[in-house]
Amino acid sequence: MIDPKRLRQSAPEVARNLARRGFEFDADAYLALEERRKTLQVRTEKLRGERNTSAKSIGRAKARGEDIQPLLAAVEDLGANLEAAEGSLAEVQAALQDIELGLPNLLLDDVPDGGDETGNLEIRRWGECRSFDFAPRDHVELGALLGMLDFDAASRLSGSRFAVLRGGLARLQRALIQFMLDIHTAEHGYEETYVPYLVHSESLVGTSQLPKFEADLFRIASEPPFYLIPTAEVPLTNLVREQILDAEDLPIRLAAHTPCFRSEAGSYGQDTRGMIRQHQFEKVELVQLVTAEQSAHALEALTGHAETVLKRLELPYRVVSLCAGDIGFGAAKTYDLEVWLPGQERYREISSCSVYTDFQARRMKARVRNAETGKPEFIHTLNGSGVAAGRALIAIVENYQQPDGSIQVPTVLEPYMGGTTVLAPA
RNA sequence: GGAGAGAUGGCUGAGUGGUCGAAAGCGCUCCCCUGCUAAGGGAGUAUACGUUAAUAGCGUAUCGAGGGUUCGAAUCCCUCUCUCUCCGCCA
Repeated sequence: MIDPKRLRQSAPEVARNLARRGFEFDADAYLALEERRKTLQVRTEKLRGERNTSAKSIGRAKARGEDIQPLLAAVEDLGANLEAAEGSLAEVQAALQDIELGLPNLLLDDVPDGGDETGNLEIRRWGECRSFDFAPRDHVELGALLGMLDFDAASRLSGSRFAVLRGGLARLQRALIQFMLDIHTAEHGYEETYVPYLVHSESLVGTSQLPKFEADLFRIASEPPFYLIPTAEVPLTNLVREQILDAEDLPIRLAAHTPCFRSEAGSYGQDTRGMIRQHQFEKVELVQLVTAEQSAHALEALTGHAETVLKRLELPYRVVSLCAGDIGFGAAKTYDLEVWLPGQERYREISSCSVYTDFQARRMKARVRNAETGKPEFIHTLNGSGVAAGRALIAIVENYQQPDGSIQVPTVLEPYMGGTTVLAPA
């Protein structure tokens, strides 16, 4: 949520910023509604004040044993007036909140211009893309050859956009997850965290998946409904919802491995081959909860933490800064890590690292007490994949393939593979 | 799933219709006193919103959440959530 004060005081400037995303903010309509809110609120609070004053004097009169009938008659229609005023105020407030929850975050100044992913700005590349002296296969072919990646079985169980991993490949995914968590906890200062995979709607409003993107989520038909988490960002970030933290508690760094569930509504026809885009996938997520002063640096650091994983795995990748038109709803700035996939001969997203400034904190009411002023201030939140395990698995399979279709296990994962150094067809 | 108890400020804990945003204690902050230490005295100590130049005043809201009764609700009624205890079941 954008600071309502800022919306009020500099609506045109906000509209210009959001226009960079291609989002149209009708500042005049908002300000008109806001003006109406102010009038109604002043009126309502004045009426409430009158009611409180007279209720007190009635109480006092009664205590003195006086006749309170005349006093009761004097406040006769106060109640009805107040009720009407409260009703109109609630309506306007709800309308304002709808608008506010639907506004994307303000972009940081250094977010590049652009309307879609072609506007994204490459920041750096790392690693050599391996040159093959044979025709490289993609992960679907390799998985089938190994007998360890079974989409037919998955579709019999659950339909499309699911995968069944077997044997060495299933273990390789587990190894990857362990490896990533070990790096982040032992070297990058994150606390390993286990969290619920089902959350209620308030949490999703907090991290800004709701109310706007309900179609992307799986909802459990309970009362009230649960949602399957689309990313561990949701439970990890919401850990501090409605909290006022001490300044010395920050920064908080949290890491978790969870499955992620996405309905992928509207992605028909995209990435239908293979396990690039699934309803269910495994991910190690990094979340940082920081002060406003720490947040710019924290984004660079967090991105670096995700990069470390790819470097250790010796997977070539590049870092791109998402442009205004491609950046997510709640993010103020995002770096995507894209890993090289020989099977597709292109870089594909494997991690997305974002700073949300106070956008999520405001929705969650997550604050920190300023050490000097003693006043609560909204924290800044960041998150990034560190990294997506399913896509990392694909990247390893495709980058480490041998002419005979076997897969060499990356050196750093060997300790997690129980002595297996090569995945070979049975 | 069944039965019962509970939810009040940073913490403990009073408060069953009327100057209650809330006693008291603890903690914390500032000041005073005290030749060290210990003790003592005084003042202050929630959050959000509105108004405002203002982190000054003033107003409004908040005693788990939502609704109701009433001139007036922490207090009465209804619904829900959560916590605890016991029973059952279970990985």
